Amino acid sequence: MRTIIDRLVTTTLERLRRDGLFPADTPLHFNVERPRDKTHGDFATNAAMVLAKAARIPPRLLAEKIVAALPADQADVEKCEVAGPGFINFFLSPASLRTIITEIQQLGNRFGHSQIGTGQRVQVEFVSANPTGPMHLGHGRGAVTGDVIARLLQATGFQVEREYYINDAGNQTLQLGRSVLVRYHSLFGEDIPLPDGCYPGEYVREIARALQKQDGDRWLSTPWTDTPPEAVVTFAIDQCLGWIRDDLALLNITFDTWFSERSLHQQGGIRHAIAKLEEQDLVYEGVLEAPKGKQPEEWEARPQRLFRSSSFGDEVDRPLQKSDGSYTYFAADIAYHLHKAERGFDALVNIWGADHGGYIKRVQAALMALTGKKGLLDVRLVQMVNLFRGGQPVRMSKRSGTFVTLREVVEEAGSDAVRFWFLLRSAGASLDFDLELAMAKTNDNPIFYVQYAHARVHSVWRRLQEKGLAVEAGEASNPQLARLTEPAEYDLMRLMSRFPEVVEQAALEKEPHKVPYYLLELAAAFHTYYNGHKILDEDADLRTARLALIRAAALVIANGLTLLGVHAPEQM
RNA sequence: GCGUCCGUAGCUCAAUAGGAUAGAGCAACGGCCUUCUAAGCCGUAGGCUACAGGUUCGAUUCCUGUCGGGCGCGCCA
Repeated sequence: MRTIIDRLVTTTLERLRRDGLFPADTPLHFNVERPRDKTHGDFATNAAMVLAKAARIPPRLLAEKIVAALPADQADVEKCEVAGPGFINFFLSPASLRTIITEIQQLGNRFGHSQIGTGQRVQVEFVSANPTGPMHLGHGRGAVTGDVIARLLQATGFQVEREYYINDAGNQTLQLGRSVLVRYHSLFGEDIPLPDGCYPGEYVREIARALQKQDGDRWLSTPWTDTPPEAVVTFAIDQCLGWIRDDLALLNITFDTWFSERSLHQQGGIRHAIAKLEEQDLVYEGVLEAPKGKQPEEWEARPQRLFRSSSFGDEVDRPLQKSDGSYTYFAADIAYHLHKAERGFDALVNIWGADHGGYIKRVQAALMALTGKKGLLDVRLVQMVNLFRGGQPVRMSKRSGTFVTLREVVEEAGSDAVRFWFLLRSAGASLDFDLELAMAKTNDNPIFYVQYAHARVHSVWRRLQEKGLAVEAGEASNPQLARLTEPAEYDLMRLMSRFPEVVEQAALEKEPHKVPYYLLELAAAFHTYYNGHKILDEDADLRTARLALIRAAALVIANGLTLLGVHAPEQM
């Protein structure tokens, strides 16, 4: 629909340009947008305001000229008028508005999908929680956000690959192995206080018990003070990954690729990446200065191997190797992202926790240096989640053991509620999740509001069948649809026709929260309509038309919820 | 100190790539069920968009600065 207006304006402007209203080299850039206020029509363009300077006449006057030059025989446009500082507002004809119902009928669950991303491969990397323990709420939010961004990109035609990066090579995995070994020894009667840096959670004992079950006393001869054996470390990681997989499955989230950092080391990926940087003379031995604000006493200058990230937009150069010669996490990250780039993706999307925000510039710098492409990697930060119950904050602390896991919350509130709530804020804003509210069956719980709208439509449908009228309620004909003339009916049609635009925008901007907000709007419009109008009217044609309208609405709601990974129940 | 995200109604948050008179929900107040699910609807009230400048036809949105908050800041991941 939007493209119709767009083309209309473009052709008109081109003609005016040929007629000499503006110089022949004037670029015809303008917007066609949905006005916020519906008294401003269905679409508006700012063309006259943008081009007024080139035409050397006031915006409103230019707008008049454009309107006068529009072709008169437009079936879709009922009227257009000049308003405000020079907007041209287009009002669609009723017949044009009604076509959305037929379109939705025909497209079914494909309505809202588009092809704008066709031919482009995008990788979305998300969650990537360290496999050293259970997932918490923040991981869950990142998981849902990444999952829905992936779904949105798929719906808009992108070829999407979902990837989980497993940090199975770092120091913290050794700590996990050591923690398990300590607990394992405890199982055989040794009383060992938990050493510094070890993981205190009960789950560590669980891993130890599983290890005992599998290997018996095989590791008893290994002192817990030693570097933990690789088999123990791997065992522990696999246990944790199993839990993570289970937790994600509860949220209906799966991945195409589980990428192991360890495999990157084994394949020499890090040496490969550093060598590529060295080829460009971007690596050097140097000493970093103490950051401003840091006390000099706390700072000991050390020579390190550094990457010239400051040449690519980072504040300072960053270390690739520790003083003991081993690689930093950053070095592995460079290698990983180079590996991604070498796999030929057209775009990379990372979902990170907000505490990793400081790493965006350096990774982008490395990618720019290695690929020469500037905007290859887009990192979306997800802010933290605060857990509440009935308005009271749930205190969480790893040490005190009052740590609430993602699993506990999903099991209590359900996947639908958790997903919807996580998506109800823009990712950049921190989020309060109230267990009581998320499960409440009241109208202050948005998910019930939306699902209820969907269920209501199906309720009407069931009622229809009880009355034995189902047969006549197939697809509505155009003359029947023409019976839809109520303002509330046009409101619904307008809203529904916006759905593909919402999906497209949410996908391109990677802002999933726009979808639930849209669905709330659509549900509200439906509830208003439902309350004020009888669907199962005595008049068969009107009844058929209204049924077609609300079934279309239900379909759009269902499509939207599907994009969010949330169920659309037919009965509540 | 530097970087980064944020600051919008009493509360929680939106605001379509810079658009017109900044919108919802909750809380408050007043209405609507002999009718398809009242888990709903309608109405009233609530604002110097933290503050000060700048860019332009036009700023909640972009730039600079100030204030206030979250996160981060050489070998942890």
